[in-house]
Amino acid sequence: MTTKAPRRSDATRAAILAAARERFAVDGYERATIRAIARDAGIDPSMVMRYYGNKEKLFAAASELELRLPDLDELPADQLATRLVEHFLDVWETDGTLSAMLRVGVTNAAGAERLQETFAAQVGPYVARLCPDPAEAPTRAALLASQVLGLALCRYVLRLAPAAALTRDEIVAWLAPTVERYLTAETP
Amino acid sequence: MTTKAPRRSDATRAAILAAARERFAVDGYERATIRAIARDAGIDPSMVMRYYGNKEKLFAAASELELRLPDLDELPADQLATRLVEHFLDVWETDGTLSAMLRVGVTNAAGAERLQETFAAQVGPYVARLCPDPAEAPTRAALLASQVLGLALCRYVLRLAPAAALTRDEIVAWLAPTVERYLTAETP
DNA sequence: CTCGTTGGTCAACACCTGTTGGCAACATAG
DNA sequence: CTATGTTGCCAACAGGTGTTGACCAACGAG
Repeated sequence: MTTKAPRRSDATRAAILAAARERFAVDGYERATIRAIARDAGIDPSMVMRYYGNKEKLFAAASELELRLPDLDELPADQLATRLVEHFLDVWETDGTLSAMLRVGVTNAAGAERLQETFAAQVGPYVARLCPDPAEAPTRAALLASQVLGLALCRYVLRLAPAAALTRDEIVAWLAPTVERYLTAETP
Repeated sequence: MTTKAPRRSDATRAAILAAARERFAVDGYERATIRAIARDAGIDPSMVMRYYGNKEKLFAAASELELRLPDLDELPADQLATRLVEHFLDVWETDGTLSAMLRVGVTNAAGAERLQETFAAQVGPYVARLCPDPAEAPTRAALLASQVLGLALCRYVLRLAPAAALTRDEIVAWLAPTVERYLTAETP
């Protein structure tokens, strides 16, 4: 049995986690106070400590992220870049976790490490499978990340007006060729 | 006369500003405490308040940035993208101000606004001068920013290993075509 | 020399932070 | 029923924060 008996406090635990994700995403690590998270979850701050130990562990729990990148085998190569860009847009707009990780990663060493882990575990191997020379995979993955995270930074975090004004179709049309080149083009 | 008589305290003012830039760049807004900045500058925290009023104004003073983009007229069009990427790398590596603005912009509304101003005042008009249809300038500037800030984010702020491992030449070779396309290519 | 101005320190303020331990209400097992 | 573990709140701690005002030393003009 992997599933333990459900506890009465599971709802509270989940509420804390949801509130934490939201607060971390909006405020970043330092300004997301345990008191505010507890207030959002409708419970006492001390409960947060009891269930998650301390603030760092709470963040670790709140920043578990499944990117769920699209399956490589069911996708013609010429649509891959387009699908990838669309997928990242979906992840950013659906789940606040990535936003939280980025905000925290910028001001907090543990957050940056967390982002690095997620990236290395999920994007790295993915890129390695589809770029010509596996030895170049880290370089190509870094380029991909720089473009995708950069757009998200401008659009969702900094909310630079012209970046926020772009339509979804514009983004896909402009970024897909870049992503395709970073992943598969010959080294310049 | 635009230059006032030099005051004895000018050195202190400058020391505070330098220490503030460094601290904001390394720690972000919240964790860069006035006490730490004063300690770095070798003076009492209350001096910071006397000279800059409060923490927000200190940040405003510390985040004045001159991008000094390369002159358009003295540059063949086919080298422009390369020069631009090189120039941004120089700015990032020479001056901590951009790093500070990015770190603060991510967790602080005033910081984001500041970054937006700098961007609109210096990058916007620049892009408008060299892209085919001026009406598209904001879009193209946003794309440029997303790629350049994205790389800087991964390399200098998050320090993702593969992004930090890229050589200067690799970055220029990979990014210049992207930048050129964003600035001048036909709308996809 | 005297006196107002400037550059600087010290100690304190009110507030907010993460974190802890004690105590009451409840649920459930025996 | 009692006994025990779970869920929750309350009040407090120790430490750090931005900010303020009183006070002192050096300077420069008259």
